[in-house]
Amino acid sequence: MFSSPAIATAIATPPVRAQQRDDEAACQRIADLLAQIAATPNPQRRLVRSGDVLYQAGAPFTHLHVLNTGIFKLLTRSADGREQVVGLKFRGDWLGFSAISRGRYACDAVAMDTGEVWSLRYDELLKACAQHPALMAAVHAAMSGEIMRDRDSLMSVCTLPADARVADFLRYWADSLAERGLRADQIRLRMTRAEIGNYLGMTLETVSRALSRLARVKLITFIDKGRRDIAIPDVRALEDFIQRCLGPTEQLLH
Amino acid sequence: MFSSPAIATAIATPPVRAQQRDDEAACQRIADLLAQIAATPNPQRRLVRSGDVLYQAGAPFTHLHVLNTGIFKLLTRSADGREQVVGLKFRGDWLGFSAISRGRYACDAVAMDTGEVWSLRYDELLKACAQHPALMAAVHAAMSGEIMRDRDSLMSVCTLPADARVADFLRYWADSLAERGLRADQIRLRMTRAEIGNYLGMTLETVSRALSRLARVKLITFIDKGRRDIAIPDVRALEDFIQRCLGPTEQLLH
DNA sequence: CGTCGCATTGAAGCCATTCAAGGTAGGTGG
DNA sequence: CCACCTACCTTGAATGGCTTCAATGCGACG
Repeated sequence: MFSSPAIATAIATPPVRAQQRDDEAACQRIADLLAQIAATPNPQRRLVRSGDVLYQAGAPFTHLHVLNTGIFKLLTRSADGREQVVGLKFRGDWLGFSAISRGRYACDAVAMDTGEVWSLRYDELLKACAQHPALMAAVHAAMSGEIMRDRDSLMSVCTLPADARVADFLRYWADSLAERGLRADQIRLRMTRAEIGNYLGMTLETVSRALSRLARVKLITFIDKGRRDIAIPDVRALEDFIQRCLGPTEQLLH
Repeated sequence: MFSSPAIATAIATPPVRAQQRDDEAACQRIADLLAQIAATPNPQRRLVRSGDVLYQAGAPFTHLHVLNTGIFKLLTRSADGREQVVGLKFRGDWLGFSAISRGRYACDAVAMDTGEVWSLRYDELLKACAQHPALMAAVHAAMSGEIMRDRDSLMSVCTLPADARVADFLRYWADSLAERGLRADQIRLRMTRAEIGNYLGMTLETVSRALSRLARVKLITFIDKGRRDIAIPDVRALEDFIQRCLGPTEQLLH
């Protein structure tokens, strides 16, 4: 099956190149999506600044939103009062999908940065979708992608020890930037240690220690004095570290 | 705002009743959905038995599936070999959403019981949706609901100690049955302790101990000798237990 | 009857949390 | 400008919850 020389050559292509090509393709898809949205019936543009709340849990659902620039976090609160960061959103991501089924937003969407959001009335979007299958496909792909991403989060929390979880979080953030054509070797965390810990299911002290350890072995470097800006010299090395954390004693189901 | 006597009376209605009404409504929605699907262009019906694989991760995406009867589990495997149960599916649930964005299934769907699956070609479904907005709404609501459910899982894993997580898992399962009009006070777990533990991010021993503790305080009872069938005399009591696990020292963000 | 898979339970050890102390950056007002 | 405050981060030490390792029990099946 893999014996064809042509295929073997293709596989032998340096993975860095492949990664870069993937990122460029992803970046193009996001640009296409945004162009598509811009051509949609009156997208309502809105500038936001760090801390701005786009919508709150419980508010009636009217609009879906697409992030043109900036970064958002999603926060939920359970009936018994537990709070949880349940997602991060970057350029090209949609916000509000979780509101569709109940007609009310299911979480708070809070800006972590200055940015621009495009909001679309859901009913109008549906009409536009009926006429433009490509738009419909984009919406479905986005929802599908959100489901996949959520599962990745669950897997990370369920299977990785604390250090690897933090490393995986940084990798995810860097990947998200790379896919959007931004430099990924240098990231500005816009969350406190407490928020990161909440997102990853650990305490702020554990996050702090994990970051210190990663810095000690040079997998990351702190750029600023406040230790919020982090350089990742080699993402591949981070990924290797995550795998090493699993240990040789990998237990599988079945 | 809540001073109206009429509203006060409504609120004073026993919560059990309200819960029951919710369940009935949910049950009706599911019945409607299935009727809607049945009216759709050639839904392909298929009987499955425990262990049958509906689709595998990596296989080309062609169909979405709706579960008419039975229970499924979803399994993913990360690039570095970690395995994870990422979801459970009951009557009326859709399978395959996560495949849309990449054109390939992102996980394995494995039957845990005999049941019947209705499969729909995605391209045909889209055409049908364009003509029947209600069908489109149902699809979107289902995807939205899956996103919400995934976040609940994440919250459970991130914020609850082991015992409460197992209790929450049982509560979720019972709720899922109740919403479908099935008796919820008695559930047959179709997963091994290892699978439950994997889904909840803990070891099989911890699951076993948690169940033993829950049984010791009479929150659950084992029905069969194999300890796979579990009775839940009072779901409310389970919920109270989960809250008590949080302890009075609740820490919030901000 | 023996084996295999799954579940339970105990004991020891470890990783993450908890508790506590101290440090740094940034903002405010004197 | 400095003192002060607040919010955040870091680090150490002790505790505890979960995991790991190991032994045993139980039921199904050939």
